[in-house]
Amino acid sequence: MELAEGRQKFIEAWGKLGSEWGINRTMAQVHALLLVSPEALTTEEIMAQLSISRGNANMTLRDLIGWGLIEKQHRAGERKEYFYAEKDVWLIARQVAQERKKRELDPVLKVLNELGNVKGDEKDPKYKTFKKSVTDINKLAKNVDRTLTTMVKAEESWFWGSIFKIFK
Amino acid sequence: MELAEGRQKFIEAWGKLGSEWGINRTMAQVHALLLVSPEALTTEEIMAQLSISRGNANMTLRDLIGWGLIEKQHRAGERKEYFYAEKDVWLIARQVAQERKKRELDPVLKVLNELGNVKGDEKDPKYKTFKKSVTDINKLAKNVDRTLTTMVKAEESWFWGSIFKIFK
DNA sequence: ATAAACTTTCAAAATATTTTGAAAGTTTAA
DNA sequence: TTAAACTTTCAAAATATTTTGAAAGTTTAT
Repeated sequence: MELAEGRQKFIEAWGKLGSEWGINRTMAQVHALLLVSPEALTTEEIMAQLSISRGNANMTLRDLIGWGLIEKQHRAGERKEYFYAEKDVWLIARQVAQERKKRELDPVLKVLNELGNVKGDEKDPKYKTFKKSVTDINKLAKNVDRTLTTMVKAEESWFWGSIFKIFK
Repeated sequence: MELAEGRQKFIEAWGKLGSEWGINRTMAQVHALLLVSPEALTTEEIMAQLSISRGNANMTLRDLIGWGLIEKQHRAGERKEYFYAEKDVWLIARQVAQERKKRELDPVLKVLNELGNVKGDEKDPKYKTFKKSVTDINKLAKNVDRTLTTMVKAEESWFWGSIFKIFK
């Protein structure tokens, strides 16, 4: 397979995976494009390569910066802004884990904790089932939370090394 | 907080989390409703409790069965079908992990492996950057894959126990 | 101060996803 | 049979999300 075709396939696959996991397809594609670009790109280049509008490119790039996945670069003597993606995949994974934890898991944990205070009759099957499901999900979510927190702080080789030492 | 309010909050929170993670909001809500229901429910009851149409309920319930999260139950002398949710949260988590791995991660791993065969000039920065990103993502994805495979086979207490023994 | 170069905004349009509900299909009891 | 009870289907409608692009805004050089 040729490089150009490979790049295209990569961008498509990344976009598809993103959309299946609740991340805007275009955002994932712009990120993929920057990941395979050795040099920083301008908005114009990104628009052209992915056939997207200026507005879409601008918003998407802003979001990616908000996720901590890309950065703006300036070049001496030039007005244009260039965008460059962090290439360290473990750093990217940790960044995504951290952001999603903050935006999505933490709010749910908050609700689950509140739901621990729901009062009711211990004899009532409805109450018992509610309690059990909420408590069990809360425990699971806390374990996931704790693991993500560890991951976000960890070195890649240490993290996987530790995991596979046990999961051999 | 009262039970009725708690149930409502739980269903909403679960629906929101689902939609953020690429799972249809209604599907997550129906699942949440069944999770807090001690008894199996009929389509009619689910339609009423969540104010959704018959068609929507039917499709959603079919999907949930496809995910292995609920089952149909029949009662002697009754024509109606009842739906009951598995309540073991660890089993649910493993089931979801297994399905999403199969539907989403495995296809991407296949593409990433194919992209390992892309030919090019080792001196070309474009080629080098492409190779590095694809290779690194592939390694990460394989580690995730391996961890999920272990998780899907594991007992809950063993799994978390092992993780936290190291991540203390 | 002006204007060219560039970026941002956001209402409207396009697209994608979800939901509806009536009709068609199926099963069971009599 | 037949008809009541129940389930499934799917085209159309509703809703939600994404994208567009022209206008407004900003920055810089002169």
